[in-house]
Amino acid sequence: MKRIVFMGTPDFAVPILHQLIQSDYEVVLVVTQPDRPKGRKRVITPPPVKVEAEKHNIRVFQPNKLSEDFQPIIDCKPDLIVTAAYGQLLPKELLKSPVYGCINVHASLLPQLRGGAPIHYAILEGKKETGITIMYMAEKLDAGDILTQEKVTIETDDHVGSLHDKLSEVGAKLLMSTLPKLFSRELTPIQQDEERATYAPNIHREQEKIDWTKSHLDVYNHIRGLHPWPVAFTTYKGKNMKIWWGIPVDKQYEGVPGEIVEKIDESSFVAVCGNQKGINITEIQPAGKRRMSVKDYLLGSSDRIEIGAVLGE
RNA sequence: CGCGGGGUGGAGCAGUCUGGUAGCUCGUCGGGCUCAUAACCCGGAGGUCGUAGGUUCAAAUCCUUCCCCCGCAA
Repeated sequence: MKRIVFMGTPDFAVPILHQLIQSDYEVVLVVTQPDRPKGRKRVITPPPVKVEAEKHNIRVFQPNKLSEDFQPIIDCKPDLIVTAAYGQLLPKELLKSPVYGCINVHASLLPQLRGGAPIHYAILEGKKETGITIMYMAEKLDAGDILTQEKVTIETDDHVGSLHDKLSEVGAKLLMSTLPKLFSRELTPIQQDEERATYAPNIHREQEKIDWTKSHLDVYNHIRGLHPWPVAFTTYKGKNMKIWWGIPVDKQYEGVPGEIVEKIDESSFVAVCGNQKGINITEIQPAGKRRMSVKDYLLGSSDRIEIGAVLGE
């Protein structure tokens, strides 16, 4: 039975680990990021992968700095290391230690969207499809030779949450079909075309703010590309307002970017984008309040949303 | 002790500064109107006003304790 060390951290990696555990391979060790303070209260929380591993009584290893603390992994004498959104680069000594090498399950069609937020960027950039790539790991981030890929269509109403779930599932399945071929040496690794490489670095706060001068489709991609985490935001009357959901409206409007031009059935409102078309906003979260539908928001008092006010100012 | 907003019938809010036993919009239940309706009309149910204590003749409202939710920061 092949001995596998699995390295991963967030929810994305959980179904992948789960499949491995159910398979005929032996998961001898799970490596994940250390428990970290989470949320406002800074409660120390174990990463999802750790929770899953402990459920199956698999040994967990959580080095602070993998680059200095990886001997326990080598001591496991793994035949293969599988990573999925682990969060740290693997040092060279580790990369070359398993007989069958180290492979990674990455949520994009490499060489496109290398980096930590490939799912977000696939939607932010308005792509029609993305996918899963399983590849050997190289010292450089997400740059190793490709073993297998599977495409996933991005529907027009997909958001990061829905796409994340699809990709996670596809990743788990693709890994299962890839492993036998890998171990039997049937696969021919294909080098990545560096010329075509694009990047998907982690999202920063300032990127989350909506730029109303962009087209309505870009703004829509922005909203769904950050939904349900970390969520797009703008400002309304000087206060932050998260925009949880909205859909593009293919109509011409008069107004400056961000201007609120109409309410629809007291349950949503339309803001103008840079191309004079609109976004119909249906779900928001005012600063200090919970997430709520615009319909509920307006029940408080119908002039809470004022026609002519401008978002983002 | 990081900064700030907030906890009022099922939902979203007003009322708090200037104490005097609770209001609005929606939902819900029943009835009416209608060919019909998510529309309209009439009526009803539903709240120890987050918790504990204090001041007062009287507290949602003033003072203090604690709990919880959220925005920012980290």
